[in-house]
Amino acid sequence: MASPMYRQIAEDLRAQIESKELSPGQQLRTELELREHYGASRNTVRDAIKLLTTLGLVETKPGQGTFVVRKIDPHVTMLTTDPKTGPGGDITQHSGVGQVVISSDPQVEIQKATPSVAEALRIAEGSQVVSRHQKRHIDGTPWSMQTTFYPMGFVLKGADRLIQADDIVPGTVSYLADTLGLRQIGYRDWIKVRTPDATEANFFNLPLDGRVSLYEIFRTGFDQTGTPMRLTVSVYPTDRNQFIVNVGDVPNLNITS
Amino acid sequence: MASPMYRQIAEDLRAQIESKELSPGQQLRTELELREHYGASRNTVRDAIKLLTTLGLVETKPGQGTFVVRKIDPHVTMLTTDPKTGPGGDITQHSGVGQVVISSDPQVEIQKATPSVAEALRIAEGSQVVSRHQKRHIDGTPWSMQTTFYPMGFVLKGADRLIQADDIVPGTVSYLADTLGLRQIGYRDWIKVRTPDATEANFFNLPLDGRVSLYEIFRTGFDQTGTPMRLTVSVYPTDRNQFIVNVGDVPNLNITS
DNA sequence: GGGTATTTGTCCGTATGTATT
DNA sequence: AAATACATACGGACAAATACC
Repeated sequence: MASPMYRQIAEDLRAQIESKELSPGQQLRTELELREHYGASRNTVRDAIKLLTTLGLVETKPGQGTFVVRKIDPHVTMLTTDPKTGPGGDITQHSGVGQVVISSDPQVEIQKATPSVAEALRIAEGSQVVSRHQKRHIDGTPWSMQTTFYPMGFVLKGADRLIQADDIVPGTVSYLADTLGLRQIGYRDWIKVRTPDATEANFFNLPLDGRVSLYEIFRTGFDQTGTPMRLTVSVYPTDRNQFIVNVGDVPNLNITS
Repeated sequence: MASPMYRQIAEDLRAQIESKELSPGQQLRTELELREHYGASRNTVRDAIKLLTTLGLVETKPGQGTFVVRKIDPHVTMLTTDPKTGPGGDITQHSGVGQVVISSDPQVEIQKATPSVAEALRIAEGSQVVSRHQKRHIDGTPWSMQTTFYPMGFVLKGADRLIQADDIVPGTVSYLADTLGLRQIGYRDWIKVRTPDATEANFFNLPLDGRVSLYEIFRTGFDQTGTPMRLTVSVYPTDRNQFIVNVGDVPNLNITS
């Protein structure tokens, strides 16, 4: 009837954390101390801590101890912008007060379209695409990775800056409009959540057991004929990112919390 | 140098799963068999399986065995609709082919505004609000929970159907327009991801160790004066839900995958 | 830099409980 | 009722990471 001991221990510690009896950043008692305190074996105490770890309440540091996690101040990204003038293609992060956003130079590759890229751009699977990949940091913390795919035909028709490893200012949307007459009149964002792979866990400094997941947002941009002209795939760790969607008339937001 | 044994075992099994050598739904060898196969102790094999479990690749069933998880066919919800005519207030699920959506009768309560509700509705903390709560199933599977908050003043001014535990057809948006002259001209969705609490894990049949997280979407609706008129908080398990945001002109979507 | 104490990580063996078939 | 398979719990040993002197 009674729940297992490791759960009871975890519940007891959880209550202490929720009630701020143990404050964020504070160190818990060591496994040996908890073992004596609860009259359990060290492995049972470790099971309790393991549970709290996957719940995202504590984190363990070898050689140091177990600590209550400090919640990361989340970064909020607006998904709805004017598709014709605003960023609208790549998803840009909007920095809050005193936040410093740093984007890496794009890493440009010519690739064959994977099935999902081909479907989004409505081109043949295996045909060539330009891939532009960027990483973004905020205040020194890795925040997002994004890759934008363009049909290779754009380059052949004259948009050769797409294959240069530099930022395109004032933006690829207006560059493609100027060069090829392609106007982006809208985009669709498809939002999913999944566990990170090893590369992503490494870049974002996430635990490799997948307990912190990622938003994966597929943004397909459409030109004036309704044809897909670009696909941007962005990933953001869910522990430090939130999103806003505005529909219709919405008053300005003053972020207080 | 070498990674720990339980990781190597997990990696070996993971590779078999990714390569479809072990297909979704298929049973893995038992812990005892794996123990002999890898020449490790049962506890070490269990550590490997535990890792795969938090990665969401396998699930264990006492008395039966360990199985490769079957990926759930995700349900896609459109977040951008016409705020004046469409649902726009409550978030409605759009059913795919042959999917049966069932919404429970709303559970109506009068509550005091929590700080976050008060802030969203721009009313005083602790003032009274009407809370309408609904649960939704698709094809018999629990899919989402949502609670909408209205200022209690709406009821006093005549919108007394808000406190009846029935569906308001054709929708609360048009009901409030007819009754109080409040027209919703826009809304803002704020999208977060967090771990479920015990109640939510129970309703959605999620493991209580928090490895499946929830979208939590705060939708604030605004009337013609730019004043918040409603707050809808919805939660959706991330393992079975995705979202779409359309901006500008976007061609119709035919869902193929 | 080295050495030592502390703390968590890995791995083992064993016993017993619980859920399912 | 019996067999099977995972879940819980204990105790012990050594490794690895970190901090401190």
